[in-house]
Amino acid sequence: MPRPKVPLLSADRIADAALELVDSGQPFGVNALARTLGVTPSSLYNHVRGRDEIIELIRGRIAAQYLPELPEGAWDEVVASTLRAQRRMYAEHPNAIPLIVGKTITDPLVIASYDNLATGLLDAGFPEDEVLTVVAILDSFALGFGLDLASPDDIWQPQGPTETLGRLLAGAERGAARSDRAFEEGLELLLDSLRLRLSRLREAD
Amino acid sequence: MPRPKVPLLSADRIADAALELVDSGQPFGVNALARTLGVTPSSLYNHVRGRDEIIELIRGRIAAQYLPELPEGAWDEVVASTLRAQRRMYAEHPNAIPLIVGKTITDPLVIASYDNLATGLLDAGFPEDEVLTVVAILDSFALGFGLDLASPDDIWQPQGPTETLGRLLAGAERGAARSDRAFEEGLELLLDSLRLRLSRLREAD
DNA sequence: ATAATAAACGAACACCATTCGTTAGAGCGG
DNA sequence: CCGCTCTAACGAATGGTGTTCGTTTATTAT
Repeated sequence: MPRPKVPLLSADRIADAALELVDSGQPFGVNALARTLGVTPSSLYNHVRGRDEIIELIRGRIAAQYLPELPEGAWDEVVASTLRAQRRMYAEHPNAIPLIVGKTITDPLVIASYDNLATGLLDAGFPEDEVLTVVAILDSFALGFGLDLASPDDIWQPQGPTETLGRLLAGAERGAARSDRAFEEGLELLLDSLRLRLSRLREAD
Repeated sequence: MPRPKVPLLSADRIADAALELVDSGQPFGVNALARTLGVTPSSLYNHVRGRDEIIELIRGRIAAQYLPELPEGAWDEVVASTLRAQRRMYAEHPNAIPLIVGKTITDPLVIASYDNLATGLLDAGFPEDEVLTVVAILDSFALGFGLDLASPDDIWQPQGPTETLGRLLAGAERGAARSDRAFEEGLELLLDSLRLRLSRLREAD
């Protein structure tokens, strides 16, 4: 088929189909993507530089869905809702995580989200030279839980006898439920500590 | 070449070469691994089930290096040294992280490490139905920072102007130094919170 | 001595992402 | 309206991946 009257493809359509493919659980790949679009793999290269660019499109698509407006209010609420938004994002697109993780973030929406977080912490009274550290901590935290979510149901699979772990695993929640609980409790732990630190900083003044 | 007098391969030799290949920075692959061993890819399958098993061997090799003996003592010291060991492990084998992350853990040494952590928390007084959650939190924390370490130097790369982030990034430490600092401070935050929670639990008795 | 096992090889398979040359419709300038 | 260029598809080919299979032969066990 030569050039059709109405273009079959566009960056937008590719992005949509890519996210759909990823969310469907099937392994992501350029060929598979082309198949779902009813098109030859090579046709995609007329609209997109390659695999990596498609992945970056996926990140943008997801970000636009979950970070459309920036949270405001008390600093700890900004932290909580930013992290929860990220969490929801990861939770509802777990298969995208291994694809987008570990790549430099340039997407303006995502950057704005971190910027908002940093501003909130700074305004709350965290010292200038610590804010970025805290942001990094929160980011790693969210990232770790994102991956936790993308991991198989059984992260630990003891082959032999254990002292404690095996017994606890037997009676524990699993999958998303367990991950959700851990996330919420972890978030609480971090916020508690940050509040404590902030109040100490204020005393020192 | 038919069966040689002295076997060229063994699971051990494969594991060594695999870790070496990964640490060298070259992309890991079965074929590349066979090449460095001076052997045909298919030969590996006499000793190893496949790619995934090789990766699991890598995890074991690293673990054996960093978790040879289990930390004992006060629960918070167990937590700290377990996480620091994991941290060192990730830090010195950053290229292994994307490979081993998100795969079910079966390696006995790694399992034992988590088991030891769980036992320590349980003995300290954390309730039975919370220990696993705490372990998961600590694990996600370590994981997140591991990935942080494996990520490119500039995680955030604002393209436009920002309110706070750009300015902070300009004056901040970068790379491993920044990641190390964030890890230590994050660990402290978590431990502070956990200590607080524990003391509250003890009051309730 | 004979049989079974072990450990290598090479060939083949089914993918994968990507590149290149080809084709034909679309839109424009003359 | 002819002809040129651009566009967007295709098909074929490339060099990679992980894996399977059959073959060969040395070692080990019976």
